[in-house]
Amino acid sequence: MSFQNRKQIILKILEEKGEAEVKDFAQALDISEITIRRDLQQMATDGLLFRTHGGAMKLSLAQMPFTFANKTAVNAKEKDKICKLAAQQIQEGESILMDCGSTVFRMCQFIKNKRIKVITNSLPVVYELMNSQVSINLIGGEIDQERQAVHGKIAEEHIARYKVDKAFLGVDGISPENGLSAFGEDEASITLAMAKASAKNYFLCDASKLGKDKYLTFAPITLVDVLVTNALEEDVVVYREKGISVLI
Amino acid sequence: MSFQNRKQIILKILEEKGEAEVKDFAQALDISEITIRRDLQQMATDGLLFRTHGGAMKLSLAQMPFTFANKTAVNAKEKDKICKLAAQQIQEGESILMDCGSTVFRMCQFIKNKRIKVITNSLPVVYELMNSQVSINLIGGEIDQERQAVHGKIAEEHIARYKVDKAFLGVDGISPENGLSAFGEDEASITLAMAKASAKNYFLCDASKLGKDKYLTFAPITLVDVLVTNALEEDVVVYREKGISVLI
DNA sequence: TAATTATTGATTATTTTTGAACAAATTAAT
DNA sequence: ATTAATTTGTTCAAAAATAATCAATAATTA
Repeated sequence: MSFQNRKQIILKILEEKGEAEVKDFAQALDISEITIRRDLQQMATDGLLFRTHGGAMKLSLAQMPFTFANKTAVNAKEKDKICKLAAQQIQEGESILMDCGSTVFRMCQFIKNKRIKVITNSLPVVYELMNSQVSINLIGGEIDQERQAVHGKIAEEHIARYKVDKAFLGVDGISPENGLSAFGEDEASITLAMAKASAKNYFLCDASKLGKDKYLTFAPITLVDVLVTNALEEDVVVYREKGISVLI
Repeated sequence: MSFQNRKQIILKILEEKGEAEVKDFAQALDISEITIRRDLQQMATDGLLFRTHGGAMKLSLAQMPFTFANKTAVNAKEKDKICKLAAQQIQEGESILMDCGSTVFRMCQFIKNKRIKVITNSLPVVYELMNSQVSINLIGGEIDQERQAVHGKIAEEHIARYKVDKAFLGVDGISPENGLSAFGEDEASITLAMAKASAKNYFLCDASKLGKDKYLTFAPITLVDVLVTNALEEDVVVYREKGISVLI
């Protein structure tokens, strides 16, 4: 078995387990540990994995060209719950839009094995869904290096050409009175464009964003079809009263 | 059995199994291993498969997520020379197009600190130029997971909306008689679209591609404004005679 | 038909890969 | 903090694979 071949399997193991020990690799590949170490070393210098004492980790979420790491660290578990819930709403064969928020990004792990079409402006999403079952359509336009996403007028026009079943979006603030708000104009207009191109709009908001208004309010609360959150039941009744279905 | 014949069968075996050893090929074709090695070597330089120690792999399996930045790249040093030369042609403030070839990708390291605008359909290029001086415009459309690039009709339309100073392109084959050729239709049409959107077209071709015709010839040699290569002076006179300026 | 060229196969030399043994470094435990 | 255990780095030898060289065969051409 060649090195390239082992490389495949090593990456596959890491993809599944997240991390593994030298022993595990050696056993799975039926090869000596010293060889595994050499493989891991080279793959680490090639930037394919993160070498640990006694084994290796995959470095997709942790430290890659894309580092949502800092953001994702906060409330990671809570966000994952929201994302799992959201992902369950997606049927095989559907087309969905995903925006460039850190919460929405965490949906990737739950949709990898679905046969769906994802349209997105988020580079981390693209990276995460690469080599998965998902067929990806990337929105074109100017790249915002800070947000690691595509934005701008061209991007919005691109979005307008499509019509999808569901859009999964994040916002910086949401309140029953003033609707949706964001920190930047670009984010707001992309979110609006995506919402227009979708039959049903899902907004993923952890409890910290509920009832808050941020820098720029850009859309009425009626834009929301479904609110997916981890808030308490008592905090979402106001949204239910406005005709929004809420998933907790 | 002729080489052409064996080539077909080798590719078929790889298509089915993904990878195989020299022994397997030798057995399947009932021919000596040394001959198989020679076949594989030539096919590898033609870019039809990936050579491993002891056998060969399908190209798509060999290229892993966003790491054809790799050092394993064939002729990396020679390609770097070509790229350095090409990068020197770019002035501050210009807009350029870059396609998704592995040679063009290697230009990234030489343009990181220029204040220019890059339009590209290559994800590795985007990642490489992320967090650099360069302002990036990503072409939108369907993602080709194998080539790690955007392609398709939407992508071509996106390209058509722009007009840039220079385009840096790669092809799989180039000959004075038949012009430019590629392995796939998608690659060819993207290359054409880029060439149309650019005032001046630079083609980056290492010596192994000169004088070769591949699967699909898609454009006359007149599409080339500048040929950047590492070939010998005597091998490029024919191109100079056709009015193409050649950089060596 | 003879001469030339290209292709194939065999042999040998070189390189690459692998595994083992031991020293050095790192982690864990007392 | 010091010792024990584990992991890693280094060196070396064996095995496998490849490259290089040369002879033999097949194909082509004059």
